[in-house]
Amino acid sequence: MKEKIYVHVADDHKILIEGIIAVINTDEDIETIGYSLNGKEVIDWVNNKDNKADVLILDITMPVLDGIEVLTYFQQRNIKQKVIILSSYDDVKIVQEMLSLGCRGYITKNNAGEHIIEGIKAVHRGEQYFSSDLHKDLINILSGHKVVPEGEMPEDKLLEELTERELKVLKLISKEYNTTEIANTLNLATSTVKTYRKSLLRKLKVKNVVGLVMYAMKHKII
Amino acid sequence: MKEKIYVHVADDHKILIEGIIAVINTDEDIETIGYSLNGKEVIDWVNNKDNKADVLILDITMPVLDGIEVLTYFQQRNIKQKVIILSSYDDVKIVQEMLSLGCRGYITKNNAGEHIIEGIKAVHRGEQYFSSDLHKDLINILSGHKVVPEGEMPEDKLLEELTERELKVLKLISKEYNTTEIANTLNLATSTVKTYRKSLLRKLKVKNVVGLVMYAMKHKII
DNA sequence: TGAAAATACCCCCTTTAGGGGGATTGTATA
DNA sequence: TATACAATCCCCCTAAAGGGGGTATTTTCA
Repeated sequence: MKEKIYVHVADDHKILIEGIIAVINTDEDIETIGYSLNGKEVIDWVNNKDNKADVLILDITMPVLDGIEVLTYFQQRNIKQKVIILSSYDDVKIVQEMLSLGCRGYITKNNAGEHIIEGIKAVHRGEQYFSSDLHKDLINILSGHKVVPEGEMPEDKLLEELTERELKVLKLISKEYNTTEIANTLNLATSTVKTYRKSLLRKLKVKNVVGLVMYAMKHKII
Repeated sequence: MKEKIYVHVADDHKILIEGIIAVINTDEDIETIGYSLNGKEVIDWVNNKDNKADVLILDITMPVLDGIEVLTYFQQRNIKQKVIILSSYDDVKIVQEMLSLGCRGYITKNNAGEHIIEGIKAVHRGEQYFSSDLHKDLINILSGHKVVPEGEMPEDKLLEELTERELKVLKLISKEYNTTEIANTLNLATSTVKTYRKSLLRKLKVKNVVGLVMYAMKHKII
């Protein structure tokens, strides 16, 4: 018995979600598992311990938090779920931006009906998937561009999520601040900053500050 | 009286160099200043103190050291001269690679006659310049991609060149090696490695190892 | 041939980073 | 209500980084 692919859908138009779910459920390998009406809900969803979605279908334009902000959050926190952007725009600039933010697929709403199932299966296999009316060469070059850090390593080591404070400290470390300077900037005791440094090293599984900076750059935290 | 633009040409076919020089010299704002027949000569040329070239016309396929290796060398050493690639290939993958290696222009040999003067002036002004028969959108996206680190900051601070040893140490630092590990790897005394670390900090004008790693990543040394 | 630069090593010293604990709040949430 | 976890702080200690000098040899190149 084959493992099902669990999919979560996020769009601010409920009718579109219903349509997507209807299409997805025609395939026996895929099962929808909840939906979100804005970016905030998506983030709450991924932070939910019982969340077992493999793939997220994400609209770009959503209230509260939009798709871009959600992708940024995912990237900074090293969220494992694969994201397919479902967009009304068929514009290279946008595809490019989404890719640089780490999405695995991009499907225009025009093409969603025919291609969404194919897309879900592809990204779940670890591939990238694109469906748009854009020039084929363009898509090839964009998708081959590997701006996505995970794209290079098939099995990225699973890292613990960073807290807000840890992220702030990491950002300041990347600005060549030392512990004392970080403490002054954040109005904390140096001992506190040292604690965060230690938990960063532990969570990101790196040896020293060099590994921290490389993580920060790869994940575009800086 | 306007400052002339000094141009150095590198190609393994002398006849092509002569052709280029003939074309360039028809323009009174541009003056050719020497030529090279392979990549090694180009590197010797840029390391020459009397070298006052502003722009380098560089062929991709050359003996001894090819254009890719020259660009890599330039990038690692933070060489200030702007490079225009003169290529027989009209292939997106190649344009892409050259761009990521920091070239400012790409002109195919087919188009050289009509566009080389325009191209030289453009890159000298700090712009990017492309002339190829490739799809226009493709070129736009590639040129707008800003893989070139210098592209972002108009006036990149001039840094001293790194020596071979310093580069090796920097690469190992970026692999999270500490001084002792680097010393063992390179069969050096730890005191020697410490000396290189200090000169790296001084030459790259950074505060600590974080700045070193960021430099290394931006310049694709790692 | 002679100066400059690269390579390799040394000293002393202070600051910073990191390893390994522990403790206290407050706030979710199961 | 008990548990978990984020956020804040503390201790002790060692290892590593960095700042400031210095010297000797070799290589490069004008």
